[in-house]
Amino acid sequence: MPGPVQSIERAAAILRLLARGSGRLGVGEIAASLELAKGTAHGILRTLQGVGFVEQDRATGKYQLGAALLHLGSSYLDVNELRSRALNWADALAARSGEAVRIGTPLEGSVLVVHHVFRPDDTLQTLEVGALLPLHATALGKVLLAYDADLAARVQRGPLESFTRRTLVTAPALTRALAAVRDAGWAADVEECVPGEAGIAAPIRSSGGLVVGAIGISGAVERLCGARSRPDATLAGHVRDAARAVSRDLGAAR
Amino acid sequence: MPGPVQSIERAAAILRLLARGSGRLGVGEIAASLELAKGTAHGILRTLQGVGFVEQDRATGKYQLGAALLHLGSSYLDVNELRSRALNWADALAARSGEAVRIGTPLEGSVLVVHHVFRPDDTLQTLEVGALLPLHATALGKVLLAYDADLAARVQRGPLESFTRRTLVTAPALTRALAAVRDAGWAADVEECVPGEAGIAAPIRSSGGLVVGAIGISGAVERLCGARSRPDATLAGHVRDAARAVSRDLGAAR
DNA sequence: GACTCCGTTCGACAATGCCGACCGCGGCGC
DNA sequence: GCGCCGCGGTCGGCATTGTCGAACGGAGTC
Repeated sequence: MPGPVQSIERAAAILRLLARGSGRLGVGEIAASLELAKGTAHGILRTLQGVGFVEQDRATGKYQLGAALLHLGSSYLDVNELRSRALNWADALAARSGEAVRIGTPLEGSVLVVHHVFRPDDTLQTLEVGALLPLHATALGKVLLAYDADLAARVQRGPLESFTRRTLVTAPALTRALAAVRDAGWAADVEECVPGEAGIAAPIRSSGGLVVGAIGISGAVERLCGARSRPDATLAGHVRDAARAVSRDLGAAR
Repeated sequence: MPGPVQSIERAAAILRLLARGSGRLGVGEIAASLELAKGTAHGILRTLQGVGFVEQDRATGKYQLGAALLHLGSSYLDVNELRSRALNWADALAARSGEAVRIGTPLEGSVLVVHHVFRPDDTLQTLEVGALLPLHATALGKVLLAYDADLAARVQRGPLESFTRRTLVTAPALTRALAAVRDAGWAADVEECVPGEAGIAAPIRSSGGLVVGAIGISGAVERLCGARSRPDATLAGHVRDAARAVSRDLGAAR
């Protein structure tokens, strides 16, 4: 692997830092976080500012992410094959299930939401496209983990963050859950990420059979689950059908 | 201005190239477009791939934008003050006018859509957040041009692309239109960008009085315009009210 | 089967970006 | 009001770093 360009890696690190750290950061803070000389960080920031990837608050001198990134992000959506193939099926699934639909793909130890259909006939909901969800505490994430041993191993090495009292926080519990997912062909989470919310998801496979994403529904526990908090089998069937349809589309394209 | 880091500028150029050129590009094409050595382009691409900003199609070897950009883009939305202040007012405007609402800010000779509220109670619409619109052919863009002489001069130097037969394509026509916008305090476009579609927009000002964005509605000509294709005055009033409310919010925050 | 095209590798050169110390300024506290 | 401190920004020297161009290998094609 010849020459990973370090200035670009550093620039990317700065962008990620700005994305994580909610809000504006100063040159000093950035330099300290990344263990760079202040001057170095400044030079990179100026360049990023020049290309529109970061903006500077004239008043405070602090930096934040720039508008050009928004356009690049949305351009990614245009190109993303998983998303474009899944668009129609996601709408259909939302209509049939009456719940919000999300499509996720793995990104750096998280689930990246690449598509989101609001729950039909309902109130204000915030768009989650571009958001990162935890792998071990969502139905989407568990699907991705179940079919990617490598990813699963990496996640289990680190600590499993707890979001509610039902989050799976031990490696053995997660391993068992993933085995169950492989067995059933779909995954569920019941209040493991957000109290009162549940999700059901199934894998999307590309032509080679490789799992490249997941599609699932999420909503209130009462609607998604029957007695004893068991996910509704009919809904799970709809999710699986949608996932199969998308997979077929993806495979057929090649 | 010391040291604009060239490798980062080149990386940004590659990303923009991938965003423009719809679809996947090969190393050779990229290197040729940017007049770089193939090896150099390859090194940068490898680095961008490492940080998740580009992805490589295993089958063809070609490159496309990566998923990490989507997350950065959505993180930008979280930070963007213009958008967060405008969220509620945009919803209110959509409800009152019954039309789709968009909020735009200037970006590199275009209008970047930073927020989009669908037309209430309606069919499938595609989210346009992150999209770039022409400055001279949309109501949003004309507002931005009217209050930014610098930007207007730059746009008028270049050729004005024609989208419909009603697009303003000559500099004098545009200049007159912008004067009218300043006079009225709001702008409109009637089938200048998309046949059958019209738009009405008004400026959003920050604390200093500087125009930092625009908010507007868009929809079918029949609904937005009255007799003789003149924009409806009541709707224009709603748009202006919303713009003033957002401006007040922005100013008050400082 | 040979040709061509394309992504990838490699090594040498020097241009490049990095570093650390130095300015100017604004805010705070003494 | 004056001095101090912390901040973002600047500058120049050094060597690390990225760049270049040519050569490799595999896939698809005629």
